Amino acid sequence: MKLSERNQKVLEAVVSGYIRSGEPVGSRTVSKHYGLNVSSATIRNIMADLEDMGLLQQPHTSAGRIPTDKGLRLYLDSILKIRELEKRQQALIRKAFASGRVDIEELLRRTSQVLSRFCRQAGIVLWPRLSATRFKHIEFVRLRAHQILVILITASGLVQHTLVEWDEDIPQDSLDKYSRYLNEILQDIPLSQVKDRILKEMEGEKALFDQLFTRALELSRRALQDALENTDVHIEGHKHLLSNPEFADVERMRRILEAFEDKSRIVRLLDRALDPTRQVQIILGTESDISELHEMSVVSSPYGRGETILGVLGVIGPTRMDYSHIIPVVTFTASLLSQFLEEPEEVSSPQKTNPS
Amino acid sequence: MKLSERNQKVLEAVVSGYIRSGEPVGSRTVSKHYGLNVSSATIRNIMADLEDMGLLQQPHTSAGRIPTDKGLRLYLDSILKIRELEKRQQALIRKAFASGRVDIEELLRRTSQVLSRFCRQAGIVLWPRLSATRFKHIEFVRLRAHQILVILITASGLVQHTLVEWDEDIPQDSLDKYSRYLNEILQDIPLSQVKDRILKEMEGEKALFDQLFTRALELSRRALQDALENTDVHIEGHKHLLSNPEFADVERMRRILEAFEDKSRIVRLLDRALDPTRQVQIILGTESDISELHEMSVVSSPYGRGETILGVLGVIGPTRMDYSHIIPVVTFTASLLSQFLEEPEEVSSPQKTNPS
DNA sequence: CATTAGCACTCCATTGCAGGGAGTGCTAAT
DNA sequence: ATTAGCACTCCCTGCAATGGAGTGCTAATG
Repeated sequence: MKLSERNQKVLEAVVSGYIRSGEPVGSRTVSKHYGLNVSSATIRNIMADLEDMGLLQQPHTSAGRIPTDKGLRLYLDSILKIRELEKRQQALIRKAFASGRVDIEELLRRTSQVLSRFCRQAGIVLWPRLSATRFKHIEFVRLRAHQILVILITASGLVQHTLVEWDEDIPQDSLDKYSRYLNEILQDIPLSQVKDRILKEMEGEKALFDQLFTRALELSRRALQDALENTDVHIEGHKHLLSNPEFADVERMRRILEAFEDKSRIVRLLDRALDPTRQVQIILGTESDISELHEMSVVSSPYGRGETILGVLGVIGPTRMDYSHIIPVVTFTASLLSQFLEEPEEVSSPQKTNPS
Repeated sequence: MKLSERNQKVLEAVVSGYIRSGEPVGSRTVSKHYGLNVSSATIRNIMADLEDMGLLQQPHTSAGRIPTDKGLRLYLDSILKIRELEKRQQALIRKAFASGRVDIEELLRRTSQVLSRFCRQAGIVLWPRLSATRFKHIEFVRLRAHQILVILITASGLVQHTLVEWDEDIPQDSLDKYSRYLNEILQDIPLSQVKDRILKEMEGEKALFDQLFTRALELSRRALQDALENTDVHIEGHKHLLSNPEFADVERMRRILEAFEDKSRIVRLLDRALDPTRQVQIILGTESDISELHEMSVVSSPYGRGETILGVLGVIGPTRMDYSHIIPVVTFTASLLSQFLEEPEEVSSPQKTNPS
């Protein structure tokens, strides 16, 4: 779709007017406030054209125009110029992160807070895919007969635990032996490869070692499977959604909250943004396959360590969002988080030893 | 406050009518549908009396009456007869819990789901106070120089972790030694006493052992402090709140969500229910000191293992709730959860070893 | 030939008003 | 003490009128 310069300007005017006010934008407003030196009649003609192209729509005859999703898409893809986030904002966000020691989970929670606060929408953080991080430590704790708590720690400091039921009652010292063994052979292996490694080990050891160790391997295999499967996602700042006029209707809001509850669908939606070639990914209402979210849109960006993408973060809000503000916030936050994950020393402010 | 039999009946009628419909209840309705064989005029007189006593109120002249918080309180305390939850409901709740293996955290999450689903309000679960559980296992993992991840596991299977900054760089094998040492001396000690125990140990060991071990103690002390301080609370099922007509006004809902964000205040509110002498505690709107929650009320009940109370669970919703249904659900859920914590074998259904 | 002024028209939101309904308080009768 | 009856109050609903915002079309213009 190719638009003349002027048509682009009109589209831009309608989009930004609509984003600002939430109301349909009329021809008069466009001609007066957006510096196109043409009369409202001309604008009307152009608008009619844009409507024919499916970029604008009228809620009813004799109302102004609002952009369709298609129009918004065009606007985002080829009209909107994304600038860097202002230094002032950058500083504020940095400040929101700086304080106290933080482990990675706290860091991620804080990230979703930052997103929701600075975008005034709901913030979303998809937790690091475990498969992308490296093995650090595993520990087995015998909670009671037949119940073993397996704790897995990744190099990034994520702690994941699973309860495993086991037919036999394994005493704690055997478990300790297992974990020592596993910590040795698995050290720093990417979690995605751990499974293979374990399988290979199982082959080899069968003959050599005591059967105990194959138990260790089986235990960890089970726990790992569990850990790799569930991806966690945090959504924060629902309250901001409420202050959007589009949610004056409670029923709509209820449906959205309901959609949020099904994390797995949200995860699948965000997975799209794992594409490393794009820095920012925007999914507009009808482009998502979650029908409850048809009036919402998601701005997201991957974060990671160096080359590897760990997860995705972003913002969800009504289609009518201030993208020109939100996109820079999201990308900046993503890069900041990535940076923290790279050199965590910067995150955790020096904490004095302070025994009381 | 002492009411005549008949006045009680009228109060009851107004309360239950209001709870059912959400609308002011008129004298006619009361005289017709609640089996008092008196005319509406008599009811009007009684209602006027009850209003003088501050138990009822009129939204405006020529409207019916609704109960005040004081009236509701009286109703709850001396009129409402709490029955046991019907067997059918009990079975449904049991069923909602039964499935798959569960560690304690999953169990608690599921509890809040159950509460919200069966009460059609927001479910709240205050996580077990660590001080009430026993030490099971501690583990130190050197994430990188100067950063040690301390993982604490309680006997109930709760996993708590904290990042500790340390001046020196302690190698992992020393850390392993520490944890073995601590796991030995602290085994099964109630967490509330661990701190004292550590301090005592520090005294004694100073002379005997290598200085390394005092480091171990200091490390664990710090981590423990952190762990004991933060009490977690889960709120689930916000969506149910939205379907109450009192939240047609979005602004109100927004304020409530905002209040939910400040977990510490919620925790303080629920702490009131830790009173072991009462099985169920109800805090009506104006009785809480959180002004945003003045139109909400909380029905809560402590749960625990045997005699010791671990935490609190309950439901939060508009003052106008169906207490006669919700109270049994809350108490039943509390007793069920307590029972699971007692004999966890019942929770975790037998899981077949199923290596694939 | 693109642009624009002008005009009739449409649709929506707001306002004011009337009528009906639900409920009350009071009074007088039982 | 209870109740029937009545006048009164207040709210909610529907309806019509009004004004405003915006459009599409047509004819005039440079």
